[in-house]
Amino acid sequence: MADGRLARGERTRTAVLDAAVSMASVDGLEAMSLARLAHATEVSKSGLFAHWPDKEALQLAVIARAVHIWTAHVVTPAFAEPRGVRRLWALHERRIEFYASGVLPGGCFFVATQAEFDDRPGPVRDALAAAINDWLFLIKTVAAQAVELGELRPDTDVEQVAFEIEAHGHAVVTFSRLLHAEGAAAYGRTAVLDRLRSLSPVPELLPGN
Amino acid sequence: MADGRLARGERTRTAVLDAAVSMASVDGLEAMSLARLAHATEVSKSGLFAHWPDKEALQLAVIARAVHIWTAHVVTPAFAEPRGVRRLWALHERRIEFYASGVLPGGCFFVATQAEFDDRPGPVRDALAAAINDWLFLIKTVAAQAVELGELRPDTDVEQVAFEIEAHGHAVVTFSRLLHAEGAAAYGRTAVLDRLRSLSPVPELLPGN
DNA sequence: ACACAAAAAGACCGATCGGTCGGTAATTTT
DNA sequence: AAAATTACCGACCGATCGGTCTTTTTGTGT
Repeated sequence: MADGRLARGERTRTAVLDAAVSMASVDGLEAMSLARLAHATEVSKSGLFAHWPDKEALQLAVIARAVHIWTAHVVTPAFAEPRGVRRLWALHERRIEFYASGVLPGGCFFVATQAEFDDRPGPVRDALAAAINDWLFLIKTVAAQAVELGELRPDTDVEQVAFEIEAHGHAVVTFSRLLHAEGAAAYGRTAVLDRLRSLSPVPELLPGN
Repeated sequence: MADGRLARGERTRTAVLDAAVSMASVDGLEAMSLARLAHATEVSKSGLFAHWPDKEALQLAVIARAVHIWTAHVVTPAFAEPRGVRRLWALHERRIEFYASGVLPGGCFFVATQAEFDDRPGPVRDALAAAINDWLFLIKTVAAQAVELGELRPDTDVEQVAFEIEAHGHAVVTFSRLLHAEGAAAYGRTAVLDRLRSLSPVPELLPGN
């Protein structure tokens, strides 16, 4: 299946999506205009419509691409850690490193878009909610494994833990971006690390203070 | 000089600003168009320009109005509590109640706008950052008073505490809005309450679990 | 009744928005 | 070699964007 046309189309398609994820991490998914996206990728505006029927379809594709990037940079590396509290911590740690790495010029695609769509019903909002729900489910699952392994106290409320980890991860972006609080990453690390250590019968599995 | 014309102008001015705060809590400050705002307030679009020279000036006025609403609904009631950890908790509790009260259709003006402007330099971003910094400074100040009163452990890092409280308050909005997690408010309360109780030598000052 | 000033309306402008259309060059299938 | 498919472009469309200009309405002192 070495189709030159399909290969070329696939190349520009992913190039556009990558640029769109970057652009949306700065401006949001709706504020990203097709003309600017086309100009940034050196494609004509009508060329975009050759790949996606309308803006909404492109936005959905952008979300899928953002999930892929997130998985590659955060989830997969964290799963190199053994199951349990170390993997749970790695998820948070990798996330903060991802923000600091500057892969996305806006810091985080999901932080930039979820406030934009939380009151705007439709497929785009549903896709964003599903992506974030998947992320939360992942945290809960890993936390539940840590409980099973005896690395978190048996009475741990994994829903509560997932809420707090997500809250602190999100806050790292908003603090370091809008305010120029350079200590945001440290606060976000300390908050979750202290919490997990206090919940764990084996805190020595986690990095020291 | 009790001029009825000035009174009329003042009336429409605050009416427009109130509507704008509501609209911006849903759509954001930039996505809020002047035509829609004018239509919602039954004012002509050019009537808006009679009160503010351009959109940016109106946005700045809207921010000031949003701060005023926030102060009236959250800060002032919380200051009815005595200084110390009870007042600190009241700030968080009042905030969550404000979100649940439905005063703003979008939940929170600042949550809706800060991701929109965190990468967009200019006076509007500066004003938003200043407003949120004021709020954080307030939390830190009240927390420091709690330390002085011996209601929080003397080694408490008030910067860290402010980060965590703000993170959890913010997360209550995003969780209850985008996802339809109805338990968001409970998670946000529990997270801060447990944290403050663990930091306080006199946890009986705080409500029970 | 009058002049005056503030508030508000209406018509209009250039730019940009998402989106459509007809067409072309290149590649693959038949 | 013809036919079909794919990638992509430039021109253009109606709607809406923020903003300007001129005019009308409305309330106030004399």
